[in-house]
Amino acid sequence: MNNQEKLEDILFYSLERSIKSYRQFAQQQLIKHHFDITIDQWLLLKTIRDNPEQTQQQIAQTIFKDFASVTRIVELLVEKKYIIRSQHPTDRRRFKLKLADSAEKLLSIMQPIIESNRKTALKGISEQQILQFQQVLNLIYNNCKS
Amino acid sequence: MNNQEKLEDILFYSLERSIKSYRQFAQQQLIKHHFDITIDQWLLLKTIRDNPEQTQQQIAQTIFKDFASVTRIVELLVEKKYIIRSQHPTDRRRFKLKLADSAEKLLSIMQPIIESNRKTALKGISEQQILQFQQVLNLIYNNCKS
DNA sequence: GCTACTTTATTGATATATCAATTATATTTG
DNA sequence: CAAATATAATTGATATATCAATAAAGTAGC
Repeated sequence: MNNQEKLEDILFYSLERSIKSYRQFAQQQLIKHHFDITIDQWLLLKTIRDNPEQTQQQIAQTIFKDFASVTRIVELLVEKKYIIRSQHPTDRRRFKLKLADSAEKLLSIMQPIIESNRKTALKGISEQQILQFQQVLNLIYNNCKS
Repeated sequence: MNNQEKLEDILFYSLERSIKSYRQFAQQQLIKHHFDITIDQWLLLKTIRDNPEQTQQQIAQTIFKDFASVTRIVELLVEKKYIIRSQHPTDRRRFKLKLADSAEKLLSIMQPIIESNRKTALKGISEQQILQFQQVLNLIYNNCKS
């Protein structure tokens, strides 16, 4: 009668634990350097810079978030004046989202910190291990996506 | 002037993507089988069953959640009558948390679904790959934990 | 036994996740 | 063209994450 599996043996428990510790660590680094945005807000800014023509729904797909979350994160970034939101020229349902200069600058000065965070998190892990790790991640993703 | 790294190349992007697709898949399976709790609520019930003597703070550490989140999840589970909360016999700051019979039963009937979810998510991934994967997860965790 | 400190839990505020419902606009189709 | 359908975004409700402040009870040192 032992269905009392141990948490530590559960792969997805380790997965949650690792991603959470990374997120906390990375967010703390941002705070320590006095950046006034969250990791998620950073990701959204980056996505808009990479491809300013996306609809919010496309952005949501790209950064793997809900439409509603994107709406709210955009809202916050418009308030913080990192995003300029204007009417889309041809489709009145949409908005044109553009990074403000302040956001371009912010992304630039954040970049070294972001890279250093990743480096710290992956310390002692070989290229080879990382490649295999990423393969497994992709397999899991493909097994679970709807 | 190319600091426009591609999202798909970022390991932690893949990590987020995989864990989110797994969580969504697993939660959908619970809904499909008409279970009325979330994955997180399940995890908390399981932890209490494994070790009923834990304080809420210890539970939080175990399942890698914030104290405040544990308070609120416990609240919901008490409302749903899956947890019986009573005064701790010797320490009046604490509560004694006990699974209701209904929760024991729920955990039992959920177990096969949970296991099948994991199996689906890990389909086509060898034991060997999983072990190495878990090693990398632990390295990341240790690199990031404070 | 009093004071300072620590521990346990709750609460409030804000950010994000998810689902469902709604609004406005565009597109398709008969 | 009008009606049906699809798309883009928002909003509301509930769950969870995080930080800070608070309250209550326990413990240690004097």
